[in-house]
Amino acid sequence: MTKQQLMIRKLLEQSETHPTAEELYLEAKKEMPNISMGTVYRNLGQMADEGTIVRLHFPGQPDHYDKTIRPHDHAICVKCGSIADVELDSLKSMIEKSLNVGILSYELNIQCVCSSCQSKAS
Amino acid sequence: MTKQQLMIRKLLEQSETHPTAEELYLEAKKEMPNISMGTVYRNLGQMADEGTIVRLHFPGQPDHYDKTIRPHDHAICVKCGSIADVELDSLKSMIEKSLNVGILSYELNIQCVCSSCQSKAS
DNA sequence: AACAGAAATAAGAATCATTCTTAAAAGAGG
DNA sequence: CCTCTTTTAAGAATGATTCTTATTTCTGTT
Repeated sequence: MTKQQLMIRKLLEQSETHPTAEELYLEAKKEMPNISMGTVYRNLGQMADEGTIVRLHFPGQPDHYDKTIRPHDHAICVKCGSIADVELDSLKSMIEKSLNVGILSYELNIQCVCSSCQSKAS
Repeated sequence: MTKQQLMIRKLLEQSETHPTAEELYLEAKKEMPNISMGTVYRNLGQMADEGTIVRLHFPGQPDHYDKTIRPHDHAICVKCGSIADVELDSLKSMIEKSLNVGILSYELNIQCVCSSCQSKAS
């Protein structure tokens, strides 16, 4: 647990969104001007492998990172690109029951129009 | 609908798996030796945009393409990497009911151990 | 405090999938 | 055939991510 990792972790913790490695890098640079992209990627990857943070994959976009490790899903707005956490209780067991097979994990990404864009729509 | 596109479509149609652009390119090259990667990518992208094929995203892997456009989900084996189609009826409406919001689409990828690897396991 | 060995870093080169550019080829219509 | 449009092949360019390597930081030991 180096100070670089501590800082990256702190920045992710403070973030209200689901930042990308680059966004975290730019933030980190403000407090530690000569931190490198490689360090950010390496530490994010390591923490994701440990399971202390979560890496999210969205089509055609750089990966995003999530401080919330409790299993949950994500809804991405097709208009503004904002990503919202979504709680779908018992989805895992529902899937397992449907398939009749144990699953290790799953990733569910929902495409929708967020309420903010919905109200703006003409 | 050019002959290149027709061929790419045919190869995907014939495939029993969920090939990547590169795999399709290598196949296509056998019958049309001077087809280019760019053409394969462009046509796959175009067909995916039209909705006549489906583009699939898996973490840390090149995109895969699916001839089956009927909405369905995928289970990827963490041991061998094989990708299986999975039918989870009414998942969309279930999600919509849970969230109380209309959704445009979703992508669900399940991580599991396929039955083949399961039986091989020590 | 000084040193040796181990682990993590910064910097940037390398990689890989994908997209873009451009000049040439193929197609369509008159 | 001749022009106009579309698509292609080839490869350069891009963008996210990983890898390499020399340097720095850390840890434990004397």
